[in-house]
Amino acid sequence: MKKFATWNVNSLAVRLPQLLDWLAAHPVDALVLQETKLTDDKFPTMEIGEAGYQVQWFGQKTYNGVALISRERAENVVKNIPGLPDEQARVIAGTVGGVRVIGGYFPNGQAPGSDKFAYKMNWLNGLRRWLADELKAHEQLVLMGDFNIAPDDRDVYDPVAWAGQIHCTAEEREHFQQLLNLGLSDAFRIFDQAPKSWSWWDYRNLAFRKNQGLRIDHILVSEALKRRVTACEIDKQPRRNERPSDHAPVIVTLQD
DNA sequence: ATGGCTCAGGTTCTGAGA
Repeated sequence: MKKFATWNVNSLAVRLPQLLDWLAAHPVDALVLQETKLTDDKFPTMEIGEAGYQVQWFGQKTYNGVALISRERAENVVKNIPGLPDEQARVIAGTVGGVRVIGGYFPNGQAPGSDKFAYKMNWLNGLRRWLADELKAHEQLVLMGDFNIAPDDRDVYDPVAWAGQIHCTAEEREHFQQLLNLGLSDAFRIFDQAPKSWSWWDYRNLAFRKNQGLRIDHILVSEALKRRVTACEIDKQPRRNERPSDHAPVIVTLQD
Protein backbone atom coordinates (compact mmCIF):
# COMPACT_ATOMS: atom_id res chain seq x y z
CA MET A 1 0.00 0.00 0.00
CA LYS A 2 1.16 3.51 -0.83
CA LYS A 3 -0.14 6.91 0.26
CA PHE A 4 0.41 10.31 -1.33
CA ALA A 5 -0.90 13.56 0.08
CA THR A 6 -1.05 17.31 -0.43
CA TRP A 7 -1.41 20.10 2.11
CA ASN A 8 -1.39 23.88 1.83
CA VAL A 9 0.10 24.72 5.24
CA ASN A 10 -0.14 28.54 4.93
CA SER A 11 3.29 29.21 6.48
CA LEU A 12 5.51 26.28 7.40
CA ALA A 13 7.16 28.41 10.10
CA VAL A 14 3.82 28.50 11.94
CA ARG A 15 2.63 25.02 10.99
CA LEU A 16 5.82 22.93 11.44
CA PRO A 17 4.69 21.36 14.75
CA GLN A 18 1.36 20.45 13.16
CA LEU A 19 3.13 19.02 10.13
CA LEU A 20 5.36 16.81 12.30
CA ASP A 21 2.34 15.63 14.32
CA TRP A 22 0.45 14.89 11.12
CA LEU A 23 3.32 12.94 9.57
CA ALA A 24 3.64 10.84 12.74
CA ALA A 25 -0.06 9.97 12.55
CA HIS A 26 -0.13 9.59 8.73
CA PRO A 27 3.09 7.95 7.50
CA VAL A 28 2.72 8.79 3.81
CA ASP A 29 5.15 7.87 1.04
CA ALA A 30 5.08 11.41 -0.35
CA LEU A 31 3.55 14.71 0.75
CA VAL A 32 3.62 17.96 -1.18
CA LEU A 33 3.31 21.26 0.68
CA GLN A 34 2.18 24.65 -0.58
CA GLU A 35 2.58 28.16 0.81
CA THR A 36 5.64 27.38 2.90
CA LYS A 37 6.36 31.14 2.78
CA LEU A 38 10.03 30.54 3.58
CA THR A 39 13.24 31.42 1.81
CA ASP A 40 15.33 28.30 1.16
CA ASP A 41 17.85 29.13 3.90
CA LYS A 42 15.07 29.02 6.51
CA PHE A 43 13.62 25.65 5.45
CA PRO A 44 13.39 23.22 8.43
CA THR A 45 15.30 20.35 6.78
CA MET A 46 16.68 19.03 10.08
CA GLU A 47 13.30 18.68 11.81
CA ILE A 48 11.78 16.89 8.82
CA GLY A 49 14.86 14.68 8.49
CA GLU A 50 14.67 13.73 12.14
CA ALA A 51 11.07 12.66 11.53
CA GLY A 52 12.41 10.12 9.06
CA TYR A 53 11.71 11.88 5.78
CA GLN A 54 13.66 13.15 2.82
CA VAL A 55 12.73 16.59 1.55
CA GLN A 56 13.17 18.78 -1.51
CA TRP A 57 12.18 22.42 -1.23
CA PHE A 58 11.74 25.51 -3.36
CA GLY A 59 10.85 28.73 -1.62
CA GLN A 60 10.86 32.50 -1.83
CA LYS A 61 10.33 35.42 0.50
CA THR A 62 6.88 36.03 2.02
CA TYR A 63 4.70 34.27 -0.55
CA ASN A 64 4.26 30.89 -2.24
CA GLY A 65 6.92 28.21 -1.69
CA VAL A 66 6.52 24.46 -2.18
CA ALA A 67 8.15 21.26 -0.89
CA LEU A 68 8.21 17.53 -1.59
CA ILE A 69 8.54 15.32 1.47
CA SER A 70 9.10 11.60 0.88
CA ARG A 71 10.25 8.40 2.53
CA GLU A 72 12.43 7.48 -0.42
CA ARG A 73 14.66 10.14 -1.88
CA ALA A 74 13.04 11.98 -4.76
CA GLU A 75 14.94 11.72 -8.05
CA ASN A 76 15.02 13.96 -11.13
CA VAL A 77 13.72 16.93 -9.16
CA VAL A 78 12.27 19.82 -11.16
CA LYS A 79 11.40 23.25 -9.75
CA ASN A 80 8.71 25.30 -11.50
CA ILE A 81 7.47 24.61 -15.01
CA PRO A 82 10.16 24.11 -17.67
CA GLY A 83 9.56 26.55 -20.51
CA LEU A 84 7.49 28.93 -18.40
CA PRO A 85 9.53 31.78 -16.92
CA ASP A 86 8.13 32.47 -13.44
CA GLU A 87 9.32 34.63 -10.55
CA GLN A 88 7.09 32.72 -8.13
CA ALA A 89 7.97 29.38 -6.48
CA ARG A 90 4.92 27.22 -7.27
CA VAL A 91 5.94 23.77 -8.49
CA ILE A 92 8.17 20.96 -7.29
CA ALA A 93 8.33 17.56 -8.94
CA GLY A 94 10.30 14.39 -8.32
CA THR A 95 10.19 10.66 -8.93
CA VAL A 96 9.48 8.67 -5.76
CA GLY A 97 9.45 4.88 -5.87
CA GLY A 98 8.78 4.84 -9.60
CA VAL A 99 5.94 7.36 -9.43
CA ARG A 100 6.29 10.86 -10.85
CA VAL A 101 5.02 13.18 -8.10
CA ILE A 102 4.18 16.76 -9.08
CA GLY A 103 3.19 19.28 -6.42
CA GLY A 104 1.70 22.62 -7.40
CA TYR A 105 0.52 25.81 -5.78
CA PHE A 106 -1.68 27.11 -8.57
CA PRO A 107 -2.09 30.90 -8.75
CA ASN A 108 -5.07 32.34 -6.91
CA GLY A 109 -6.09 34.66 -9.73
CA GLN A 110 -7.73 37.23 -7.42
CA ALA A 111 -10.57 38.25 -9.78
CA PRO A 112 -11.59 37.56 -13.38
CA GLY A 113 -10.15 40.25 -15.65
CA SER A 114 -7.29 41.15 -13.29
CA ASP A 115 -3.59 40.90 -14.10
CA LYS A 116 -3.39 38.04 -11.61
CA PHE A 117 -6.15 36.20 -13.47
CA ALA A 118 -4.20 36.58 -16.74
CA TYR A 119 -1.11 35.23 -14.95
CA LYS A 120 -3.17 32.27 -13.73
CA MET A 121 -4.38 31.48 -17.26
CA ASN A 122 -0.85 31.71 -18.68
CA TRP A 123 0.46 29.52 -15.86
CA LEU A 124 -2.24 26.91 -16.49
CA ASN A 125 -1.38 26.86 -20.20
CA GLY A 126 2.28 26.29 -19.36
CA LEU A 127 1.41 23.58 -16.86
CA ARG A 128 -0.75 21.70 -19.36
CA ARG A 129 1.95 21.79 -22.06
CA TRP A 130 4.57 20.50 -19.64
CA LEU A 131 2.29 17.82 -18.22
CA ALA A 132 1.63 16.42 -21.67
CA ASP A 133 5.39 15.75 -21.89
CA GLU A 134 5.63 14.45 -18.34
CA LEU A 135 2.81 11.96 -19.00
CA LYS A 136 4.65 10.65 -22.05
CA ALA A 137 7.75 10.11 -19.94
CA HIS A 138 6.04 8.76 -16.81
CA GLU A 139 3.20 6.27 -17.03
CA GLN A 140 2.63 6.48 -13.29
CA LEU A 141 2.10 10.13 -12.40
CA VAL A 142 0.26 12.07 -9.72
CA LEU A 143 -0.41 15.82 -9.89
CA MET A 144 -1.54 17.23 -6.59
CA GLY A 145 -1.72 20.50 -4.75
CA ASP A 146 -3.76 23.63 -4.17
CA PHE A 147 -5.34 24.11 -7.58
CA ASN A 148 -7.35 27.18 -6.56
CA ILE A 149 -10.11 25.81 -8.81
CA ALA A 150 -13.45 24.39 -7.66
CA PRO A 151 -14.10 22.04 -10.59
CA ASP A 152 -17.86 21.70 -10.17
CA ASP A 153 -20.78 23.27 -8.31
CA ARG A 154 -20.65 20.22 -6.01
CA ASP A 155 -17.33 21.64 -4.83
CA VAL A 156 -18.80 24.96 -3.65
CA TYR A 157 -20.88 25.55 -0.51
CA ASP A 158 -22.93 28.29 -2.18
CA PRO A 159 -22.71 27.85 -5.97
CA VAL A 160 -25.13 30.70 -6.62
CA ALA A 161 -23.13 33.24 -4.65
CA TRP A 162 -19.86 31.96 -6.17
CA ALA A 163 -21.08 31.73 -9.77
CA GLY A 164 -18.47 33.36 -12.01
CA GLN A 165 -16.31 34.30 -9.03
CA ILE A 166 -12.65 33.40 -8.70
CA HIS A 167 -12.10 29.59 -8.43
CA CYS A 168 -15.47 29.04 -10.12
CA THR A 169 -15.17 30.75 -13.51
CA ALA A 170 -15.82 28.88 -16.74
CA GLU A 171 -12.23 29.58 -17.82
CA GLU A 172 -10.73 28.00 -14.71
CA ARG A 173 -13.06 24.99 -14.92
CA GLU A 174 -12.16 24.56 -18.59
CA HIS A 175 -8.48 24.44 -17.63
CA PHE A 176 -9.24 21.79 -15.02
CA GLN A 177 -11.12 19.78 -17.67
CA GLN A 178 -8.18 20.08 -20.05
CA LEU A 179 -5.93 18.55 -17.40
CA LEU A 180 -8.37 15.64 -17.15
CA ASN A 181 -8.35 15.40 -20.96
CA LEU A 182 -4.62 14.68 -20.84
CA GLY A 183 -5.56 11.36 -19.24
CA LEU A 184 -5.76 12.35 -15.59
CA SER A 185 -8.56 11.50 -13.14
CA ASP A 186 -9.75 13.39 -10.07
CA ALA A 187 -8.99 10.73 -7.44
CA PHE A 188 -11.58 12.13 -5.02
CA ARG A 189 -14.39 11.63 -7.54
CA ILE A 190 -13.45 8.02 -8.31
CA PHE A 191 -15.41 7.20 -5.16
CA ASP A 192 -18.77 8.12 -3.69
CA GLN A 193 -18.16 11.00 -1.30
CA ALA A 194 -20.24 12.76 1.31
CA PRO A 195 -21.96 15.89 -0.04
CA LYS A 196 -20.44 19.18 1.15
CA SER A 197 -16.88 17.83 1.18
CA TRP A 198 -14.46 20.74 1.19
CA SER A 199 -10.68 21.14 1.44
CA TRP A 200 -10.64 24.85 2.34
CA TRP A 201 -12.67 27.01 4.70
CA ASP A 202 -12.26 30.78 5.06
CA TYR A 203 -10.76 31.89 8.35
CA ARG A 204 -13.54 34.46 8.57
CA ASN A 205 -17.23 34.15 9.39
CA LEU A 206 -16.93 30.90 11.36
CA ALA A 207 -16.78 29.18 7.99
CA PHE A 208 -15.34 25.91 9.30
CA ARG A 209 -17.90 25.60 12.08
CA LYS A 210 -20.67 26.24 9.55
CA ASN A 211 -18.96 23.97 6.99
CA GLN A 212 -18.90 26.70 4.37
CA GLY A 213 -15.99 25.84 2.12
CA LEU A 214 -14.65 24.93 -1.28
CA ARG A 215 -12.92 21.84 -2.66
CA ILE A 216 -9.90 23.39 -4.35
CA ASP A 217 -7.11 21.00 -3.29
CA HIS A 218 -6.92 18.03 -5.61
CA ILE A 219 -5.10 14.81 -6.47
CA LEU A 220 -5.10 13.90 -10.17
CA VAL A 221 -3.80 10.46 -11.18
CA SER A 222 -2.70 9.02 -14.53
CA GLU A 223 -4.54 6.03 -16.02
CA ALA A 224 -1.91 3.56 -14.81
CA LEU A 225 -2.07 4.98 -11.30
CA LYS A 226 -5.87 5.17 -11.30
CA ARG A 227 -6.03 1.39 -11.57
CA ARG A 228 -4.21 1.18 -8.22
CA VAL A 229 -6.26 3.77 -6.30
CA THR A 230 -8.30 2.31 -3.42
CA ALA A 231 -9.31 5.46 -1.52
CA CYS A 232 -9.14 9.25 -1.53
CA GLU A 233 -10.10 11.38 1.43
CA ILE A 234 -9.87 14.85 2.91
CA ASP A 235 -8.52 14.88 6.46
CA LYS A 236 -10.49 17.59 8.27
CA GLN A 237 -8.81 16.92 11.60
CA PRO A 238 -5.93 19.44 11.24
CA ARG A 239 -8.51 22.17 10.51
CA ARG A 240 -9.71 21.66 14.10
CA ASN A 241 -6.26 22.46 15.53
CA GLU A 242 -5.48 25.67 17.33
CA ARG A 243 -4.02 28.06 14.74
CA PRO A 244 -4.90 25.79 11.80
CA SER A 245 -4.10 26.22 8.18
CA ASP A 246 -7.21 27.24 6.26
CA HIS A 247 -6.66 24.14 4.06
CA ALA A 248 -7.00 20.46 4.98
CA PRO A 249 -4.73 17.68 3.65
CA VAL A 250 -5.99 15.39 0.90
CA ILE A 251 -4.74 11.78 0.85
CA VAL A 252 -4.85 9.10 -1.83
CA THR A 253 -4.24 5.41 -1.10
CA LEU A 254 -2.93 2.95 -3.73
CA GLN A 255 -2.31 -0.75 -3.78
CA ASP A 256 1.20 -1.97 -4.61
C1' DA B 1 -24.60 39.13 20.09
C1' DT B 2 -26.85 38.18 13.44
C1' DG B 3 -20.63 39.86 14.39
C1' DG B 4 -16.72 37.03 14.03
C1' DC B 5 -9.43 35.90 10.03
C1' DT B 6 -4.41 34.97 9.47
C1' DC B 7 -0.11 35.40 7.50
C1' DA B 8 4.77 38.23 6.54
C1' DG B 9 7.04 42.29 6.90
C1' DG B 10 7.66 45.63 9.55
C1' DT B 11 5.82 48.90 12.96
C1' DT B 12 0.90 50.56 15.29
C1' DC B 13 -0.52 49.47 9.19
C1' DT B 14 -0.55 47.17 4.31
C1' DG B 15 -1.10 43.46 0.87
C1' DA B 16 -2.51 39.00 -0.04
C1' DG B 17 -5.00 35.01 0.48
C1' DA B 18 -9.61 32.58 -1.47
